[in-house]
Amino acid sequence: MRSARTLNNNSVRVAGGDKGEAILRAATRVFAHNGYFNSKVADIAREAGVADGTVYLYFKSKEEILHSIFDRSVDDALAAARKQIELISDPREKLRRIALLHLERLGADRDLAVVFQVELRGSTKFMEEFSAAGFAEYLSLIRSSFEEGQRAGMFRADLNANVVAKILFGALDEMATNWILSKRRYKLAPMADQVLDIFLNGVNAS
Amino acid sequence: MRSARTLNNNSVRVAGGDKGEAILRAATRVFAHNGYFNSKVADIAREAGVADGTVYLYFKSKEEILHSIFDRSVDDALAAARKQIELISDPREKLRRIALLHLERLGADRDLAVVFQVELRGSTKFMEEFSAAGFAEYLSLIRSSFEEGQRAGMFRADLNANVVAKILFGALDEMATNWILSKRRYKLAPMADQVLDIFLNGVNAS
Amino acid sequence: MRSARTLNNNSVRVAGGDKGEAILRAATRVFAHNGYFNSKVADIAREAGVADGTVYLYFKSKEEILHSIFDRSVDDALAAARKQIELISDPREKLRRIALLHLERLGADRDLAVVFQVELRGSTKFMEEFSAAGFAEYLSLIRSSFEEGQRAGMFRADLNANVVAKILFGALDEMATNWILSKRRYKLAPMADQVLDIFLNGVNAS
Amino acid sequence: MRSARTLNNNSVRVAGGDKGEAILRAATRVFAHNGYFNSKVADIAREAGVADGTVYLYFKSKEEILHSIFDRSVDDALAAARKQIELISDPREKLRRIALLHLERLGADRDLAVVFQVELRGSTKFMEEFSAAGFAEYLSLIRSSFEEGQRAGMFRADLNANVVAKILFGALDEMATNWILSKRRYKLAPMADQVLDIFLNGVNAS
DNA sequence: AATGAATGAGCATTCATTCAT
DNA sequence: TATGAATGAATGCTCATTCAT
Repeated sequence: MRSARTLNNNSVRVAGGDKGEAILRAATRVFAHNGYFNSKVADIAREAGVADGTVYLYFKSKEEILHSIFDRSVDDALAAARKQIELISDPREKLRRIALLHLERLGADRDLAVVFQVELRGSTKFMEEFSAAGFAEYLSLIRSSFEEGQRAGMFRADLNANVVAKILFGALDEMATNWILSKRRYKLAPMADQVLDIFLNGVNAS
Repeated sequence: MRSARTLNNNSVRVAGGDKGEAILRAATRVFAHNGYFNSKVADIAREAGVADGTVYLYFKSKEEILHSIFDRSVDDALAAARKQIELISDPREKLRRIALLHLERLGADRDLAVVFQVELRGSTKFMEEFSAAGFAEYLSLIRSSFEEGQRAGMFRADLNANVVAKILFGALDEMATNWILSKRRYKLAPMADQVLDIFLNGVNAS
Repeated sequence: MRSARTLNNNSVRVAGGDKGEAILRAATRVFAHNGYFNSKVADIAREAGVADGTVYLYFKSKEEILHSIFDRSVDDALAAARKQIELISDPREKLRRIALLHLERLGADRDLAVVFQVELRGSTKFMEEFSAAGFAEYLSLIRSSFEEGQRAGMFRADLNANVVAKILFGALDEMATNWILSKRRYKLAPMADQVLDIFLNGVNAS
Repeated sequence: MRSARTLNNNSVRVAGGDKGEAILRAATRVFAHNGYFNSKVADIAREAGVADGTVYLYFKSKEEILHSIFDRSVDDALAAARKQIELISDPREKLRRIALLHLERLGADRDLAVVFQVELRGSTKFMEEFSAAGFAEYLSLIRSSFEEGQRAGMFRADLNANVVAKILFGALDEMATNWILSKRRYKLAPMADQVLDIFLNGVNAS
């Protein structure tokens, strides 16, 4: 966890990671409000309270900032999810915790959620890396939990765990995207239960 | 059908619709290969075999081209879906047809699928309109079919039809995105059955 | 000559070469006054009376403009020199004409001369290409004329024609550079005679 | 000699002159390899083994470094040349020594030669100062020696000593530039004899 | 309708220089 | 003296859009 966080911060030169951290937060805000392509590096710098050039002491390019936001968040989310489920033995409960955490995290930081649900999707190039990196691990976390349940006889053995994982992820992802785009303000996290309800019912063995 | 062709005409200004059509097809190809932001209007013009300026006789801007691709496809898809289900009475079967058609259409035109699953997601602005326009109608089609099933007592009455529709859409959407990004070449349409299997099982009344 | 000029103009798209020509002239003026590195493309555009972007319709980069100035001038100079000496049989007179033409051309266009004597010398990279391209041909013209004289017994046979050519070129080049840098205004072309006087006396056979 | 070392000290502020000296040497290397405009102060600092800021404790600006390289070298060269010829009385021999020393010094340090023959030529501004400062003195040294010869009746009295000096310098300068740019590796100093041979023959009184 | 030459606003990035430590 | 993190001014180039033909 903490180590995951630290390892990931290879762009941040200072111990405290103060400036780099501030730039990342500023960028998340700016990207969320203007979109990645309409955001100027100068906007990020101003928002972070540093000079334009300073941004480049911490990140190699505007694109690297976007990647760093993703990397850091996925790493954090993975670490948090792993920590949550390591003490749980019931696969159903594991999936429930993963789903809940997923929506809780996005629901807690709307700007980050916008970047995740919208800005990060806009390039095949990134989507491919995205798919190859942390996302694969995340899907894998869901799949393993499901497979445990299959081995325990609680989930239907005839289902392809890979596909099942994508279905759950896709449903949660859609909840998040809809929440972002909705004019109405509602809590995102509670949606996890509705998704899980149908999902678990659908994959139940009996 | 006719209605589809008619809906379609609001992007294409010319009687023959030939050039406008060609530009749209060219743009789909170009966007799919280079991404929206990296595609130049000049690229589209060359691919369509017309001069740069000609593009602007058919579309107001580069962005309008993207929107037109979306509009036309959603209109087509909606029309096709409506036609398919109007003769079916079983709600379960309706949902199955919708899902199958969804993946069949995307699976039949990879370039269009890339534009839909990736390029169209990259801007909050577009996503909002997207959500407001055809997409809402599409979700509504799913929701109505589900509600019919609820009224008929075949689907659980305790479920929020709106959320259920999003879950199904999200799952299908994820199948499509994964298919796009996957290195392996497989058929997309058959995934519909696996999704439906779990979904229907999950929402079944009994 | 004219053909040399035409062949060389591969950057200029229009038949008349009007705009491209104007940009080249403007660039020569601007480079001569501010130096290559301190000249902005915008300055050149303004001086040429075109928009910034137009410059890039005719030249790939700022650097290509500098190269084009060089290429065009060397081609012109070579063609002119060849034409002048083709009807002359006396090697001494050939060398005299080459030298005179050399200083006449530079003396006739101070801006061009500044670009040639100063701006073009500032990069090893360019100097290497410079040396490899037109310049080599120019030196070769001098050398051949000298060798003719050697064969005719009028120039010392013990001299290395290559070195001799460089000596003459170097002396003329220095005249040009000094003329550029001098505060006093004097005619450059007449210097050719003083150089030739010593040079021919130095290489004379008798 | 002492005078050389003293002249040198106006660039180097420190007593030991160690760091300033190291920076100058590093800069010569860096400029020679990347060109003045492509060389970063940070490159020089790294090459010299000091921090970026330290460079500014010894030199006011990047440009001053270039100037200092020039100043130091010209001062050294002038001192060396003066010392060599002060004991010689024959004007022909004086010129021969000056020419030989000129090419020996450049031939002994290729990096310095590159800076002298290429990098220092790239700006009118510098060329003007260059012309005004040490270079004028250097030319003057040649001219005086030639005038001595004229007074002694060994050199043609009809020649303009100023022009003659430039011719000799120009010829030597061209030898040096060609040597820099040549792919073939040969000794530069021996070229002095070939130049002198023609030159002296050309200016001889008889 | 069609062309494509011309436009010019827009922006990521670099790097010489400073200054607090 | 020495450091090196921080600064911010400066600019070549791209490309969506226009418009005279």
